Amino acid sequence: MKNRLRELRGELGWSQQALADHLDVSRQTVNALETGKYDPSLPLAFKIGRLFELKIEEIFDDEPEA
Amino acid sequence: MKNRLRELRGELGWSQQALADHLDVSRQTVNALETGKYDPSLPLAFKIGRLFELKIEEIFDDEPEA
DNA sequence: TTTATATGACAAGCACCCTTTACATGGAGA
DNA sequence: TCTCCATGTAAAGGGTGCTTGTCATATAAA
Repeated sequence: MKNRLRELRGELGWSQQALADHLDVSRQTVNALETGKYDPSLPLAFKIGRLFELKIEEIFDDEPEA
Repeated sequence: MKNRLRELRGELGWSQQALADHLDVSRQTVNALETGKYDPSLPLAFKIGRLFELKIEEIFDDEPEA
């Protein structure tokens, strides 16, 4: 599933470590999400949505493009 | 995490099996979600949202109640 | 050059998501 | 009663989410 994590993190000028701290996950988890290794759990997706003040659907794209 | 699956399924008058078929998961998975055994994966949460035409946040409640 | 920060990646381990198979119960209807 | 459907639950197994620890590389600064 595609996501806008890297883009959103960039807007804040945060490092992966800083984002990880705010989400209470490891830096490796943030890195894995950004590089598309796997999708977050639903609770983590909620945390991400709250942090960026966006709906989950505005951050993650479940539909394979076109 | 709380969810409105049983309520939404009830509105359609569907059995757990019927909902499971529409979501491409097993009946046991639907039952586990409704009885709060575990949360769905993010892709399954997206499927559920699309099926009911609701945002994920309108179906699942991440916040422990007040 | 040396040091520090940022990122990418890998492995091992644990817990969770979802499966299939199976069994038990309750209600509706023949 | 007998049968069927709906629901709840359990166990075993595979795949995934997340952890800690570690290593490698690149960039920037002193």
